[in-house]
Amino acid sequence: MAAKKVASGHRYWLFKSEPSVYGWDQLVTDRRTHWEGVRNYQARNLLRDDIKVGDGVLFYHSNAKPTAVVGVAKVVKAGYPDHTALDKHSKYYDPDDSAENPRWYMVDIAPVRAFAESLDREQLKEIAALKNMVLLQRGSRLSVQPVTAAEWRAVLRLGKLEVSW
DNA sequence: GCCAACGTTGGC
DNA sequence: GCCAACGTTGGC
Repeated sequence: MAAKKVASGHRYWLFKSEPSVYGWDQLVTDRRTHWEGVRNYQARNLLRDDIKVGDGVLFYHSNAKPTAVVGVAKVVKAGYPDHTALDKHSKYYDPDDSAENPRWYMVDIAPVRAFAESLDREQLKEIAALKNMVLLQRGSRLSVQPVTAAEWRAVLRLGKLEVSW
């Protein structure tokens, strides 16, 4: 018998952002944002094909002190072409992109809840359930990455956050 | 600031 | 198609 596909369950992701570029506070202020500027094919494929409305997002501050998961967001719009790739004045401009055949994609996310205390990378590394988390693997640089349901639960539990999904 | 890891580019 | 050079990411 073929394995059943998960029919309707939402999936979970982790988005990295440098707080000096776009931090959690900015997301809260904006109430919603386009996740533009991803220029990596693996991440692009996730944005284009796999990330759906209602999915959960762990918001992670990279290149920060400390590096940490700071809040939970949700996907409010699934993948669509990243128009900044066509904008000559954008730092994300890609001269090889075209409207007819978009190369880069983005989704929209909105904040749900901040953690009362941010969950530092050091702290996450101590959690057995997070041992295989993509974020914590050596050399892992993917800025949009999958999070398993078990990891999601472990992170929310660590942050003492109850979010009905 | 250093540097390991990884992705991309381009010569051949 | 190989692979060296280069650029970027991001933890430390």
